[in-house]
Amino acid sequence: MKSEKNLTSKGEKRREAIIQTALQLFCENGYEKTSLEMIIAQAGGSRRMIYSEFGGKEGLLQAVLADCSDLLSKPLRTIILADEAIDQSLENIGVALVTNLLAPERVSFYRMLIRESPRFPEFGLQFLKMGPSMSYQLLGDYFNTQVKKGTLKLTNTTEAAITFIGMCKGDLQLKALFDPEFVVNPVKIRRSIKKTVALFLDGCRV
Amino acid sequence: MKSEKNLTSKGEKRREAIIQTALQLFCENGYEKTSLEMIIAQAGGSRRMIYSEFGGKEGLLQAVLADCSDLLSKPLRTIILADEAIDQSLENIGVALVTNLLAPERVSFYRMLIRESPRFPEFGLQFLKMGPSMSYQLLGDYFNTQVKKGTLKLTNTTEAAITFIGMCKGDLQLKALFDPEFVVNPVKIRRSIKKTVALFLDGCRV
DNA sequence: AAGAAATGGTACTTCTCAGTACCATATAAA
DNA sequence: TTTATATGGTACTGAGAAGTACCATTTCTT
Repeated sequence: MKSEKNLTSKGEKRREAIIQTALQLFCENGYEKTSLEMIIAQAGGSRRMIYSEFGGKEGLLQAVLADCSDLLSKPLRTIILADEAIDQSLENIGVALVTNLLAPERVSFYRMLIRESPRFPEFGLQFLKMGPSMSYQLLGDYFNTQVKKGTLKLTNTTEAAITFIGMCKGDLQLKALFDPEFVVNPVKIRRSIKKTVALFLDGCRV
Repeated sequence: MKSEKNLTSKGEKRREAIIQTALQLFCENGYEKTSLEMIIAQAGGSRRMIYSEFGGKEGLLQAVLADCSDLLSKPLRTIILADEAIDQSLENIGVALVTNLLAPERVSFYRMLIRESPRFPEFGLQFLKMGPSMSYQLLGDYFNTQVKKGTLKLTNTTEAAITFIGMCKGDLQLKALFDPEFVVNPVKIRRSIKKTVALFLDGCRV
């Protein structure tokens, strides 16, 4: 009854603390270079607890990745497809997507996922499904309504969504991954997305 | 004289063998998970040799990365910007770029670079410069000539090159990284690039 | 409040692997 | 051919960290 509730709540809290700390340290140092000691030192708890709760370091990583998959789809859903002019809508979508993409914690999570995905392919796939595919879906749906409204001409809206997002990304993700001095500049991003939207809508053929 | 020549040639051969094997194993298993034993077992030589030649495991990694940087720019230069119709040229460029990008050895090198770039930022930057930036440069130059010829209207050709390459990539790199079952399908790629080129040139506004 | 269960912390074991030392051998120079 | 140098291979050392065992302590149950 109450006891069970408390136990669960407390156990959940500890579990959450471990997972969050592990996520942070795994992202910062990588899975291999993060020892259980480091996690305990920061989050509290004990080795014993990690083993009884997660079954070991690998189980902890799985718990971390599973936990993150939920978070991935969250920011995407917040992209509101308001009923504005299409240029403005696309600009907002692009800015939101890219900003989300370049958030430092997102970049380091992406890096960790790349590091560990050969060992845990299922999480790579889950990421694809919960993350990128979700945006393609959402944006594709938007394109669909625009096509029906007669404002856009597209043969495959999902494909177009993938292309548009690729345009928006440009080389930013690459820079975020490889240039330690790279800093996000919201003004530049918006300016760049503006051009991208124009190109997407009107092309560049004379 | 002859002795020196032979020595060099022999030493160079051994050095090359070590570097190539190390590259392969680092890409397959990651740097951490590749022991010197594994490298020696496959390439011959000895621990002693690695230490005298490279100064240690980390030195070997640096040698490997330095060696690869040369290779990166090679395939890019082979993209011939023939004097065809612009649609055709862009299609060929896109296909060449994407095909190069998705080659398995390229993907695993990319993965390794992401893994190790926090530790060796200079190699990440070198990769950016020798790899992607080179393509942007080449394609940007091509766009420039087209703008001057009056076939394209673009305000910033380098930016447009980045955008175009982003369009071509779409979600393919993502899939290559996270979907173990992903296989390159040249026919599909060309079909997709065709559409991309059309969109790039003419947009999708009604 | 007393007993039971879960938890924290410490110490120990085991394993992997980089780095080093050393010896034997192959190769080059005289 | 003899001497010197470089190389291959083996064995050792030490560090780091995962996993386990155990005891003390806190927390929950009754």
